[in-house]
Amino acid sequence: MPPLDVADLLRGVGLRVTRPRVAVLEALERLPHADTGDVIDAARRDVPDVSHQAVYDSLAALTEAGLVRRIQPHGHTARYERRVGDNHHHVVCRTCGTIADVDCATGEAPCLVPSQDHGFVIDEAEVIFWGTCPACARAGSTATPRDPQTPAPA
Amino acid sequence: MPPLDVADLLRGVGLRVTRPRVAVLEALERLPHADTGDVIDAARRDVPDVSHQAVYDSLAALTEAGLVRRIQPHGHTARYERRVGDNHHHVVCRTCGTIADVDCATGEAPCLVPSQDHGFVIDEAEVIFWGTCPACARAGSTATPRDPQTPAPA
DNA sequence: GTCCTTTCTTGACTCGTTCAAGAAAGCCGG
DNA sequence: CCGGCTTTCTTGAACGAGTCAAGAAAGGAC
Repeated sequence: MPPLDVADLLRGVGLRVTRPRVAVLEALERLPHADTGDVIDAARRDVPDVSHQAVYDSLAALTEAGLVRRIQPHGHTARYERRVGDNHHHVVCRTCGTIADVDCATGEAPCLVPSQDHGFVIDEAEVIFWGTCPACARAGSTATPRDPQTPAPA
Repeated sequence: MPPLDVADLLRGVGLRVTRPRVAVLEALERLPHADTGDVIDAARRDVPDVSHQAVYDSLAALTEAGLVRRIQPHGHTARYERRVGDNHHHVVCRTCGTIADVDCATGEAPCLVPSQDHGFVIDEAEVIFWGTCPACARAGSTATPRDPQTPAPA
């Protein structure tokens, strides 16, 4: 894979170019929806001795700069993805936690507008579809659900 | 307030009627969107010596039985509400974590259907609107945001 | 190359949540 | 109304993702 101009991306948003940040961005390029542990492991492929703290800091900086997006479904640790700026949502498997992308359900952003806003200034509508992935559906009840929340159609 | 027939509710879903469970349900009646700590405190108003563990167990049992619903926005501890079965969503303040109810944006359940399902069997579409509540908007930038995630219109 | 600022390393720590073992309470049948 | 079985609660320890803090190292502007 050609070296992504990740450095330019970083400079473009006013962040210093450091090895941990580059490694984190490239890790997310390879692993969409990686959780924090995955990111740490993957970043260490490029920078074997990065501290977990550096990864946390990098993820926070990248998230704040808008280069990555954080997703954190109930009962799962934080996950991150590089796909930002477009308008998409997620399907999450209740059993194994697998995440898949779903294009916006209704068309363009803002795809949803609340029926009442209670005076809030709304800047984002986050949509998570919950269900069972094909693999877990096939495995049936042999798998142990991680999030036993009762399915409440909403 | 007349004693709610919380006991019947519990029996109705096949759960034993215990003092902690009753106290938790009544606490959630008083405090919509209470977090775990609030529930523990509120339950102790009725049952001063309930263990936190009993509250966790009760919340888990009630959630599984469908009597309460768990909400857990990024960066905040789990919250619970009694309003279940109807079709509503939430607005969450990025600054102070306040939650308000919003009736379903599009009408009836299922209010959203994903444009692609990747073979998942979908049972719920969860919608969270992120923004700033009136109080925090007024307070301006003096408050410390708890979730600095960049607003990514989706 | 120098210097200032930001970022990384190291290591301890917090706090929500879970686990485990035994005691207590709910509930069913008689 | 009581025995007995099962579920639930108490107690106390443990877990783990994430955070905090102080000093060392690296980025980048001049």
